Amino acid sequence: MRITKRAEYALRALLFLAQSPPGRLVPIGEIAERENIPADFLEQILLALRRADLLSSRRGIGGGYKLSRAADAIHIGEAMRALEEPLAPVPCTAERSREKCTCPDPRTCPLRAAMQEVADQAALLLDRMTLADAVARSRPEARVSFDI
Amino acid sequence: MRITKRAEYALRALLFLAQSPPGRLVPIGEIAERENIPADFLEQILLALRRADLLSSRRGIGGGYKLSRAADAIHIGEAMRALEEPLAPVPCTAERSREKCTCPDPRTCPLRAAMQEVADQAALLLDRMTLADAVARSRPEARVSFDI
DNA sequence: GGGGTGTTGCCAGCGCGGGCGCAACCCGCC
DNA sequence: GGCGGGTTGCGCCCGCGCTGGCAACACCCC
Repeated sequence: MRITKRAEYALRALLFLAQSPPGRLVPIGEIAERENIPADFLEQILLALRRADLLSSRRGIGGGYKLSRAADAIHIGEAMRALEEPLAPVPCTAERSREKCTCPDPRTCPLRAAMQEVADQAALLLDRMTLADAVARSRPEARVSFDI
Repeated sequence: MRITKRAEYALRALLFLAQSPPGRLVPIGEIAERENIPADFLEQILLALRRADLLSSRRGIGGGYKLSRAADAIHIGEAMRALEEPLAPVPCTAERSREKCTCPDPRTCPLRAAMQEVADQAALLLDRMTLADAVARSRPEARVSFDI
């Protein structure tokens, strides 16, 4: 039940940009280095995100990428859908396209029954959570920073 | 966030056996045909399940596979772990082996923070649900069978 | 202020490796 | 001897990552 590397890198990049100063343009190389992502591969991923209107970019010196919206207005689930990353563990449980299901009868498929709940919960969670939420959640030390 | 074909086929086979009369030995060919699974590939999957003591088998005429335990004593999550199918969306969120994480600092990784909850919920759900549960859940028509 | 130059994003295509599926053969049981 | 599981090995395909060339933008220099 893994997401693809492509989706993982995309989310890492989005979350990195969410942690940068809002308007700042961040070049690919910086994201790649800080997040340990192969730069050339990251390029085409960011391009896809730009085409999905999640990022905007500028070329040349001082160029780079930035979020096209505020970090609290971009949902994790939305990003994954933009990447055509399936949220469903098995094709049966896909929400929209009713993908071809290998089981003889989808209505009585026990695997579908088992996985549907997992898929629903994951989709609900990921569609509610924004980039800003994830960043905030990753910083428990903000509360205990006085202890250090 | 898909499970591998290998895991999908394994679960289909287990659930098919869970729907068969408890002690009956079911040959590979029958499972493959009914569940639309390539028979030769299914073979090595069932072998792995046998080695994990989830199935038992007998060769020769009248041979085949059966569950080594009752259907309500085998959990979906248990089967997936036996197949070395990761339950975690990203390596960071893996429970046991603390796999190598590509992020610079796992403690402050926003992706990990975002996915941890998804992983936990999925693991909880799959570790509670037995094969028997999934089969029962796939039969809402048991209630409306009188309508037909 | 116009062209040169370097920086950075934009785009197409290719090669590797592992998951997936297939085939052939061996071995135990009736 | 035949049925059916056990085992090994190979070919295909797709995710992954890389390469190379192109286009825009900023800056500099004359």
